[in-house]
Amino acid sequence: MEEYKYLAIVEWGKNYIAKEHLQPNDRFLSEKELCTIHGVSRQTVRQALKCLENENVISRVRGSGTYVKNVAVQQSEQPKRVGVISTYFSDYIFPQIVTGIERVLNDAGIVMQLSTTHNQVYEEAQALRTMIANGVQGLIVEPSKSALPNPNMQLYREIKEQHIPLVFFNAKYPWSDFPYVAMDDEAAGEIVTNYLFDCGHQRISGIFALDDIQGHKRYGGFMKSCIAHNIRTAEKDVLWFATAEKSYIFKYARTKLLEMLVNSTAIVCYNDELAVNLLRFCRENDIKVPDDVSVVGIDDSKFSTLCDVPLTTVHHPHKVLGERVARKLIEQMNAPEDAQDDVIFHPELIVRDSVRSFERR
Amino acid sequence: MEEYKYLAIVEWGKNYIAKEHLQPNDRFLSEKELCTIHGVSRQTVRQALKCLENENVISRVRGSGTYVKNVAVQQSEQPKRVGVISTYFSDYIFPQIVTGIERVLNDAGIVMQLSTTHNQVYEEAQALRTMIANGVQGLIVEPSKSALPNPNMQLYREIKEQHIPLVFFNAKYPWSDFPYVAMDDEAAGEIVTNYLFDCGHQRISGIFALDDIQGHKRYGGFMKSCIAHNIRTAEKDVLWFATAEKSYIFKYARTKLLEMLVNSTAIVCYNDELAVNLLRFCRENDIKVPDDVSVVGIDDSKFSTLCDVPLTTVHHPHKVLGERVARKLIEQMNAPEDAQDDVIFHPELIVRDSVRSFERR
DNA sequence: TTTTTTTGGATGTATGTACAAATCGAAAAT
DNA sequence: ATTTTCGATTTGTACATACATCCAAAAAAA
Repeated sequence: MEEYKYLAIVEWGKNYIAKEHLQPNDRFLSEKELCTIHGVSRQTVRQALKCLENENVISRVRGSGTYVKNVAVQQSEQPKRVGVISTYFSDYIFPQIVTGIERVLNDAGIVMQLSTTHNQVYEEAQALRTMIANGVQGLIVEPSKSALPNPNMQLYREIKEQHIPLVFFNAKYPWSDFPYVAMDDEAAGEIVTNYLFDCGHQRISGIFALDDIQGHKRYGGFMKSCIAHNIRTAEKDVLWFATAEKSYIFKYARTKLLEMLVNSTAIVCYNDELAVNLLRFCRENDIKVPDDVSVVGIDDSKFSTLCDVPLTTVHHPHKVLGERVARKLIEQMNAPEDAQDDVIFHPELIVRDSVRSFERR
Repeated sequence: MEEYKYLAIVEWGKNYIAKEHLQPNDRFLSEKELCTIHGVSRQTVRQALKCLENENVISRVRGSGTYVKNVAVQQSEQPKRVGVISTYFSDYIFPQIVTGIERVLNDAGIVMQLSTTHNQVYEEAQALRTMIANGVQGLIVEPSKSALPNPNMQLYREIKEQHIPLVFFNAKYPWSDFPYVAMDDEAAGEIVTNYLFDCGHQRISGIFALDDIQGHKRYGGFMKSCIAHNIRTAEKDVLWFATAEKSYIFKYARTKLLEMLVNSTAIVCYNDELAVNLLRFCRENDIKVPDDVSVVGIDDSKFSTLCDVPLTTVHHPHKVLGERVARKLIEQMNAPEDAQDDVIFHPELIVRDSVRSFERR
């Protein structure tokens, strides 16, 4: 079959190891033996052995002999790697989401490569490039600044061309056609606002993130509820902030905030993190929650139960979402052109103590 | 310099390509030319060329000649990967530690592969094996059940043999000789206990984890302080628990706990997580902290400020520790036989409201 | 019994020769 | 002008020999 003698010996050697059930570190035939078996010169045998060594089938030890290498190493390839890129992962609800992802990937024998963007598109580009160069078999990405124009479109195109499966979570870029897994953010905004109306509130303000789609959608739900209740919410009743400045708005938008707190009976917050900070702001300014003003958050983070006034909020599936994202990716890796549909979790209201009810329903 | 002729030619060839500024696909010298240049046989030249081919420096074409390969491919390799294996990463102080690690690795252009063991040695084995098979260039590991016999010794030996740099954090296995980065746990235990004595407490109990070295060391510091203050702490004043059962001890050790709370004026807790749970247990049993009993924790986790009674505890360097671990590993990757020393952070007492002072000092 | 030395056998390096197979350009034939 | 043929050159395969270096077990010495 083989044209060349040394290649014939290579094949013969592989079969020999299999046939004789040689275990790792078992001794292989010596060069001399192979010479007499095949009736060739030692040089030819050596060339064959060199090949087998390059293929990691055997290892040769000067003065000792030739030995069989670990066959397991040979057949069981490298475990798959998947890149996970999120904005943060140490705070808020992110640890739980990432834990969910890690659990599913781990069970599937997949290694997770983690990177964070701190919601910066430049870091997102960096992370994506590194992951691609690293040869990941799949990507799970939480978009950064999903509501603003994104300079990384070209990178995502490349990913598409290279047929690397990708799933977004929490948000997706409007121009991309990768599937995503998220909570129904519009519904979340609507549910909390509806609840406030149900409790008898009439003057309701909102604070939303301006640079991500979640902020826009939650605002959308808020407005939808307002319109449904015939409340014409003026521009001044909504405060927009950039997520990078989430901690500073209490300084530089102080007057507007205080005005809102006086003119409103309830505030819808973009998320629990903001809501908790707002609670502190209220305390510092002698505004009582929920007596003077009611506050609602979204996401049901851990802090929502630990703060002074347990927060009425909307449950975010956290870990379950993480698990679903990871499963979604695995589905895609197995059946690339299948399972392109999005997964949307329907939110659920969690009532705690931060909303005053006007006893009217 | 080189002992063997063919190796000398390999080196000479690399220099030649550099010196002559040969571009990719430029023609290299023929075998015959090399023979006359170096005054060796053709076989020897061929052996050298074989090496250069294996190193991806040249490519040979039968009947045509030998050509220079893309040098760019050669130098800009895949980004490095480092495996991070911790017990948990979504709770407690772990997110901050991992964030520190991630930040430093990221700045160094290194990709982080994360895996958690849930403090199970089997999962640790699994993670280590996967990481090794994956060809990581370094490992950062938080030992699981560091105080109990560990079945993964063989794996760590393999890592040593393969010269994969490894740094432990928080704890290290006593039988291993990898460096580690941690807080001085004994000092931490001593500092809180000393503080209790300073506040006038005499009957002090402790609750410690039995399966990790941190638990043993913190217990050691606790005992050291007791002995220094001439308090003979009986066995019944110490409650040991397995970390896997950290949530259940309030059920199955209920009577012993209540007894301890009655007989003592202060309790030293293994860490803040336990302390916070103890606070809840006290509240449920109408025991007032710090009026009836004082509680101290260790680690200065986020929960220590958020719970009902802000916790007196010891500061753990969290993020700084994470950063230091990562830098330590990078040092090791650059200078393998250097930087084998441990890094120990000295702890610092954080006084809050969970300790009653008997106004005696 | 323990330690040291010897020795046989294994792989590694180096050289020589011969022929095979592929490439490529120049000369020859169409 | 195009195609074919041929030959020089180059790398690939194969065999033969000699010595080097290392390992490990057997033999000898302490």
